[in-house]
Amino acid sequence: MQDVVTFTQSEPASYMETLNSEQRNAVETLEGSVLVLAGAGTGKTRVLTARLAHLLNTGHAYPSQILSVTFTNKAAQEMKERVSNLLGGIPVDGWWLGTFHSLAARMLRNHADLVGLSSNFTILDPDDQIRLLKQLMELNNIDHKKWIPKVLINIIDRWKDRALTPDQVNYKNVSEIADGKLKLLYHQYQERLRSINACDFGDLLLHIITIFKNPEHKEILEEYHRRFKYILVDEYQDTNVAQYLWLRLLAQGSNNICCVGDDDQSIYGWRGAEVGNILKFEQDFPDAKIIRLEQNYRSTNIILRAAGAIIANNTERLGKELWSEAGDGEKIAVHGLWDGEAEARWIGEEIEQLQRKQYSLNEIAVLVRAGFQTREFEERFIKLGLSYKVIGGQRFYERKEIRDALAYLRFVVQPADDLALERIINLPKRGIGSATINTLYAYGRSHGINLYDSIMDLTQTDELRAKVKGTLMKLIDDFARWRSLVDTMKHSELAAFILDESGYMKMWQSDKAPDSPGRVENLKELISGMESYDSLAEFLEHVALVLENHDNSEGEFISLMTLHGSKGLEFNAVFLSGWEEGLFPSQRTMDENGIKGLEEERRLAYVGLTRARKRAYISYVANRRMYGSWINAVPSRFIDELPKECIKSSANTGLYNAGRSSHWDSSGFKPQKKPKCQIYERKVINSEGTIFSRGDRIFHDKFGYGVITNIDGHKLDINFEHSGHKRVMDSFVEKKLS
DNA sequence: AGGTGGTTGATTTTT
DNA sequence: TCAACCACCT
Repeated sequence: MQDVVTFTQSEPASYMETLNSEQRNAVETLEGSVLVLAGAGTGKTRVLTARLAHLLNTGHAYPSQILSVTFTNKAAQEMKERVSNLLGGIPVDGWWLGTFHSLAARMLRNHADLVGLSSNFTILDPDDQIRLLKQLMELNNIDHKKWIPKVLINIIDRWKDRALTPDQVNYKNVSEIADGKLKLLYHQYQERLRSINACDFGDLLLHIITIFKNPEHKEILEEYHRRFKYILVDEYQDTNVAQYLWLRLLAQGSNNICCVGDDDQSIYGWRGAEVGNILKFEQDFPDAKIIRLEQNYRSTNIILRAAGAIIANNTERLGKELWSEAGDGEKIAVHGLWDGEAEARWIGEEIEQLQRKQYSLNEIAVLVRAGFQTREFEERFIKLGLSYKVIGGQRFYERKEIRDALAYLRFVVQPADDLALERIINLPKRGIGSATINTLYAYGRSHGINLYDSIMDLTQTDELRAKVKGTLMKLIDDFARWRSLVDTMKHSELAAFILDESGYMKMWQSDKAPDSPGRVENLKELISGMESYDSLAEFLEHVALVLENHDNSEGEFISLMTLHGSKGLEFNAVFLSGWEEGLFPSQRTMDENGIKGLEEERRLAYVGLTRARKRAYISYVANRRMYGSWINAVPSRFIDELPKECIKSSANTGLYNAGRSSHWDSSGFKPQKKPKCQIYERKVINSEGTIFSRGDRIFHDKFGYGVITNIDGHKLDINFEHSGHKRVMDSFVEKKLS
């Protein structure tokens, strides 16, 4: 291993110079357990990279003796580059730097046999997980209508997040689910995974923890103890219990562990993250030191004070207060509007204003709570000719065509991968339907063999129709041929060859759906992306863990994304839309997780606000269209939590009581009494034989929106917003809201 | 085996 | 509202 590093220590290291005293403290406290509580914008990445550089530079450790864990591949990549730069570009090979999952996978491949796998195991994607569980549910006669596989696999995932094997699951808590068979399903699911030599994401940690904890193999953990002198963890607030256990087991060696995170930015509880990990760091790790980074280098003090005031309402937090030298800056604009369309219009106008003030679109973000909210903004921005990009959304490797192509490659590499074969056995259409597949599976089960072997057997008999038999034999032949090329042919060429010969590429090329050309492009991108890997197997490992949307971020555009997606980013101007009770904070989260859920929503508000450097805008609407019906919305409680002196609020008059005196107080945004959220009932026929009443808001194809001022049978007098007063027949208008 | 209509039910997302 | 999914039909 080429990790001998020699550095001169004559001059003060350059990476130290720009650090403030807390940051410096965080970088220099190398021994023992350290929690660096790094608030938003306090230079966390700078500290992390400086600390790594410092460890190496001062000769405390070789790169191979440091375990650095991040949450995303992007973060890992960034860290690699930045540390490398700080140290003048030394090679990063041999570093244990990566995500929890990639590092766990790396460890597990070395000891896979101890948990009944071979080292070339496949890493399953969530789609495979669901299909596998569904198969098992069918075998167990569990109604997949009543018990949705996706929901059940989610429960199993959460168990894995807590490092619970099937035997450790508390049966009492799940006895009603899936006819009381969920624990059995989990057992069978793990067995099936083993038989197809596969892991899901949770298994990567679960299995390696199982190995570490097994006293019979204690030499394995000891070996890692000897190896790792320092452990460094990023985004500690997002770790789940399994990740925490894994870290603690590894940290028992040197006791030198440094976790960096911000309890106020823990927003992934719903996928297993445990804020408790960071909250009880001091109890979990002996003699832990906590270092707070509170000087913020990003935002104005108005923004920090507002965010601080919101988050102060949480009880579950370690507590810290951010400040900056940037001055007070502008107040936060809080604006109430009639509906989502008006909201998009307002934000569009404000963005145009910013443009006039020389803001680049790249410095502007619109943040939403849920994906469906982006649509109205997209429509508006298109109309205004503002270029924008929806960040996030579907990931590259989640796309159907990519998963299909990967299934081909997976099955080439690993014939035991039933799920991969099943996925593409009839893609393109080969005339192999569910009946044939069921026959094959039934045979496989009764003989305890996998799909591939079942095909090999059954094509030797007359169990299957001659035509089907021929098709299967040809397919198996093809795969055998492709498999024989793995070692001789360049893997990207092989992939292209397979997609071509199988007819898969052609299937999309001749498909006339509007998105097909895009899919062909994606496939080509996949193939060209393969070239940066050394082998097919290595590529597949990375693909399962890494592959992301290639973002071609050329040109200027507004970033449109969810609050979750905005974490870690910053913009000069940030628009926070849809701050309404029920949407944000999300009703569902509050229903399902009570106060804990509400606090997580509040952290989300904190994350959103602290993305802004100079300007923040918050908007809410009185009427939100959701799932086809209208909701009478009420401003979010988070708006009430903003300090008055930090905001400039305004609202279009009459939001909550069209035409009449408003219930709004002098500050202009807060209704004194909050009506409960309710779904608007649409068809109530009144005594006059029309479904409309006076004061109803309606929409007319030609005249647009208006309010009914009088009714005469089926004739309506309407005051249109843009077209003035008109009399129209009720059959031509659409009721919008009460 | 493959196409079609009717029902359902719907956050947030990384690995 | 709308898309995805499944049962049913051809």
